Amino acid sequence: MEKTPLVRKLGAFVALSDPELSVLASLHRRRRTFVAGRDLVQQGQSDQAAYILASGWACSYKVLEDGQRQIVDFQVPGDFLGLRSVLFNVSDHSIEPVTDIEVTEVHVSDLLDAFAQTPRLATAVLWAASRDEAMVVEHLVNVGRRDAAERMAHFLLELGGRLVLVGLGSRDGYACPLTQYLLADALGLSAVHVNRVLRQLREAGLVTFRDGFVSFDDYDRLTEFAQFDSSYLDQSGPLLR
Amino acid sequence: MEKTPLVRKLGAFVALSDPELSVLASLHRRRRTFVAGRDLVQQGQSDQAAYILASGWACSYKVLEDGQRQIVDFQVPGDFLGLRSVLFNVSDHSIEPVTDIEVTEVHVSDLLDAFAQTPRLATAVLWAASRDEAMVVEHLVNVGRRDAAERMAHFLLELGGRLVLVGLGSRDGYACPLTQYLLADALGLSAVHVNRVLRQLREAGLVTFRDGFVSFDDYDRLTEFAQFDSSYLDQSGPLLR
DNA sequence: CGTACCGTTGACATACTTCAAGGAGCGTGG
DNA sequence: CCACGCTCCTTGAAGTATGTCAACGGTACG
Repeated sequence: MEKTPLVRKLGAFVALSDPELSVLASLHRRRRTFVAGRDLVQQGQSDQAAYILASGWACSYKVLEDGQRQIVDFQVPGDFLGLRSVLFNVSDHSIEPVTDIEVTEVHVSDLLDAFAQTPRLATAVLWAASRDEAMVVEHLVNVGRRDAAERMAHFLLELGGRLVLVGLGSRDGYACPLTQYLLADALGLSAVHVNRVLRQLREAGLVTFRDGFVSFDDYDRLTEFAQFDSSYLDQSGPLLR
Repeated sequence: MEKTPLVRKLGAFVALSDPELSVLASLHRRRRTFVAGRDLVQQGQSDQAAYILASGWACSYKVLEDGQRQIVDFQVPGDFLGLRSVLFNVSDHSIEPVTDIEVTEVHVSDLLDAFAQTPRLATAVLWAASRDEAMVVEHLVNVGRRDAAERMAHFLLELGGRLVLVGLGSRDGYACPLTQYLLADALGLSAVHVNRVLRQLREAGLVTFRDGFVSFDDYDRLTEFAQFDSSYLDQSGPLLR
């Protein structure tokens, strides 16, 4: 059986048996595609489905009344989209595809049925959700306590780490479709300042972000500079056997 | 049967049957107390137990190498302490009692056993964890996109909302044991600026924080000013029957 | 009665924002 | 094929929110 992104993700937390794998497989309903820029889920909308991202990048964000927005996280292949929305019946955030994306749909009711049949799946999903929360926490630290340059460095390193896990990046760098405006909304900076900070990091010989590609010019010094500790990303084998 | 904080919390998400209630009751091991200021869980420590806060206030935080810290969230009675630490076997943050606290201990192994026996419990805990994540997300928005005064206002309102849910606050205000230094670490500000902002809010007739008590002087104007939307806190009855 | 912690305030420094302008790439329609 | 209108990137100058440093007062507690 081919390993879907979801199987790979959950398998990292819980060793899955054959029956569990087949329940998982039955979760995948339709494959769908969405075009870049058009919201997939809107804040306040009540929806029935969550998604697993198969290809492309998306971001989840919240908007304030005055039009500013804060991007909470970016999603890369293998990540959940809108899991929390679905658990709460109503979404507390919006999700926008950054590029054209492909997803597989998962219905809430199927998910809850699967939990009832195979409790270990519920545990696995709880784990996956906890890792997502750990990432949000790290973003909070980032935005609350690091200056713009450290923040940017940390962010680029984290993204790199996540992409390595799904085979889309290395210590040299990775393809990155984000604009400086998106970076600004994620890091709580202005787009202008993002530009300046990127230049600063480039001129310091740490990292270069140009033409849709992030190149780590000096990975170790960058890690040191950003005080980056990847332990919250590591999932060293199944925790539950 | 007396309603423990945990039962009340999870009962808000999932309608619990008698067998489920008794499994829950069996989770509570010992009642313990901790004194203010001495860490209960330390970053990097691997531990075996999570806790439910029965009385007092605590905070979870991360420290950077340079000594700065970011408080991720405060916990008030009824909240989990260290749930994520326990799921990951190793804690990615520290937890410090703000006041002397009373907790009940929950062992991981018991929790996982309970999940296996009663899948709905796992779902309930997943829900509770998701609400916690929603709160962290709201903090991220707060720190990333609101100025100091709005941030403070939003924070005091959220805390008020949470305390109302557990019967410790009202629209008039609430007892609050936090120092200005703690507020600073939570909001990503300096203690000096926290002081200035509190004065500003007080002189504007919005809210007064003095002598361990938060008084809402004009709840509606404050809500408007902070763009506070409490929907992410509301848990309007069990979602799963 | 000192000492430690917390709150308060002023003067000064600075990181980041805002405003403004222009340039490069690119798709679209004349 | 060129002109145009986008979007995104880049850079300068000026403004502002917030941080840092420093000092002092109150209160609790040993």
